[in-house]
Amino acid sequence: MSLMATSATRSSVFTFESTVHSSHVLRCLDEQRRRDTMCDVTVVVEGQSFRAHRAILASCSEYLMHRISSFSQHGAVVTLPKEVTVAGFEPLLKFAYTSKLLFEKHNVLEIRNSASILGFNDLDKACFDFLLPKFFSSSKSPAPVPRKTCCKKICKRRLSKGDGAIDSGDVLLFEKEVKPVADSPTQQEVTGSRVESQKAAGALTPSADGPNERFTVAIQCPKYRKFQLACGKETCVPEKSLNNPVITTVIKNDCERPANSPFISTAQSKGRAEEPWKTEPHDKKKGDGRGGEVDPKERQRKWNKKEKEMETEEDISPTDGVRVVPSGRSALPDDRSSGLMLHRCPMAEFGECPAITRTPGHKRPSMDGAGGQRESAAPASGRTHPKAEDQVEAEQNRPGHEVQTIQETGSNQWVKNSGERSAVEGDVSEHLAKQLGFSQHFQDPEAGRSSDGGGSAKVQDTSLEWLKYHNLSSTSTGCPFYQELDQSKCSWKGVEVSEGEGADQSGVSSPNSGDDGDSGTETEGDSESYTRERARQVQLPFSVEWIVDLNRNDFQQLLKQQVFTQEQLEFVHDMRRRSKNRLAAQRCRKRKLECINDLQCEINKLKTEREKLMMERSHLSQLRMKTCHSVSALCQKVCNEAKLQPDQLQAFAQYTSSDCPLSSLFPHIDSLVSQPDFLLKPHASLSACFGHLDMYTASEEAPSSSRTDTVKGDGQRSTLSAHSAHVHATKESF
DNA sequence: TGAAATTGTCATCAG
DNA sequence: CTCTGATGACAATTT
Repeated sequence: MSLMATSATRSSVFTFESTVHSSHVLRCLDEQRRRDTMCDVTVVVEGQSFRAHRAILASCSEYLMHRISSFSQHGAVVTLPKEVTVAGFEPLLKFAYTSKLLFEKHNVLEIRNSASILGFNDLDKACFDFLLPKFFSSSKSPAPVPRKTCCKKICKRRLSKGDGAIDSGDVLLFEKEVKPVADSPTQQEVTGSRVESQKAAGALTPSADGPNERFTVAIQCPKYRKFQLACGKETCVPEKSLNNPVITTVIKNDCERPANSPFISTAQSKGRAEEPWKTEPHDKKKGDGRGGEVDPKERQRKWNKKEKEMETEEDISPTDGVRVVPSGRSALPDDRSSGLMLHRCPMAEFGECPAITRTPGHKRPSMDGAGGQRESAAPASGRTHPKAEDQVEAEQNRPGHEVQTIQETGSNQWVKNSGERSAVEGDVSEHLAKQLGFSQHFQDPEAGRSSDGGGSAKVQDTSLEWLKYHNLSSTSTGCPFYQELDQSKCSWKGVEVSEGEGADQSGVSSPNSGDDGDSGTETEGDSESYTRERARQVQLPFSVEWIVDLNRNDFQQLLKQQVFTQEQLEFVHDMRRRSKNRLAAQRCRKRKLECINDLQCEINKLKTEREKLMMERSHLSQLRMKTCHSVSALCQKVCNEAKLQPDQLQAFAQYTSSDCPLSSLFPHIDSLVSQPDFLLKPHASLSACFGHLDMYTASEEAPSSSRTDTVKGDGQRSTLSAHSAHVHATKESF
């Protein structure tokens, strides 16, 4: 559950979102269906009746929605076409009420066919496009499934064209976006695709989705794109949400991975594939001590080769960034089922979805290899998903069936349902293992794929040990994904370097490592590099990213508890130092840019204020001049026509408003006040100016010079004096 | 092809 | 003393 402040409004409006509500409702509905309560529709398939709720069916099946919508009364009966079989429909019905699809090889085609007819789009592409080729890849597939277009080519084209807008997350999302098949994406996918498409168009518009408002960043300048995105250009966003939209999206896709999981994140690895060749290990010491001795084109060529080789594997993924789950080795040699169950995990429950969980009450694998490791990994990621437990337990708690719920990136959960590992499972396991960076540990020695035997076991043991260690000492927050968000403010290219190095050296396959064929070329090209040579000697049982993520205490404990070789120590320290420094540099640059932006905003603000004041002054000046002209004309008229006496003139001057300076009444005063000696001898100047007045006053009163400086009893200067000062001040101010 | 921008890394300092 | 973060500087790389 989460509390989200709807930032659209200034007032503190919060939204309470329960992550268990939807599953609870679904479970209750399933219970009602089982008890045939409140069911309002009967579906007839091959003469067999299934009771259900119209709303549920209509929401899951386009076909049924159209059929059912015509009924208005309870007790409606829908007879499905004969192409839909019971074997195909029943799992779909359960899926509608449980989000989980249980199928086996013998009925997967029927299910798929029924799903296709009934319009179970959630399943169609996400599940069958992935599974069917695996099921029937060895033989000629009776139902060839169109493989999705590999959009990586498109992405690569975009990359090669220098479209920097595509980076890590873009690849993933763009692949979704350009899927030729009409997928039924999850909300997450929809959001990502929309964002990416908008982003590709050059600007992101505010979405009404609230939480997605972080994507409302208008990309204005292709340069500094990352920093613009990070800083929100002119509208800086809070620190915690400074991720650029791409990264954010990737995190959303990858947020299921526990923050502290030492497994190499496929999504992240793929996400960092914008210039993967760049991540090839550098020569640490090359004269000036900087890396980059490898020809970049050569790197790119190598990477393209790797990527091409990886495409086959990646094509089978139903969702990008999918993590295929190793089924592990079963203690049941005669289990033939090799059943798989697709479990759709609500996005809202990511925070509680463990990366790998074992359903309680189920048999533990006899072998301690992969099984033990996975078991140890479970607590590292947090709590076990209650819903998955309940439902799996309720439906799959059959003797001899071992159920493992393993989280998949694409918001699905693959629940392996027991059994000896079949070829499909093997593929799935291998795929997942590669995704996780632990392929070595899941390789089936019986298949002759295990290469180093004891070395692998050692690596595995260390991984287990460290996983246990980290489970116990982890200081991570309750929701590891939030931590992931925090720590993912910056990209992990450098980590990828280390990952690639570590993975390559340790024999652990990572999606980018290209551990076959290409390694020879890499060895030849980079064998002279001290760092690379050292890295080749390092065998790390976990990703460097995970090491970097550790806090100081955890890292110290890691060093104490784990026996590292000198090379490993150097490598770990070096990578940790460089990774942290890289992040620090990124933070530093981001702060710089923020500072520059702030200063620019301040400058703009001051400029605007100055313009405003200037206009106001100009306007007031015009008003003043206009008024003064009017007053001047009026006064002159009065003076000329009334023939005032000197004392009357003085009295008149006293009533002259300060709004109308003397310059208006007596134009000559401007020339007077501009004289150099005006400040020194204002009396004389004013006397000259007011000579015609003095003519009236000289006979009866003191000279005007004395009058101008006369201070009245109350301390106020005379009006004339004030006026002259005002004029002077005005002239100076202008 | 050159300039500008970006990014990783190192050295150094301060806490 | 060690570790970590910040930051200037440099170089490689990308745009």
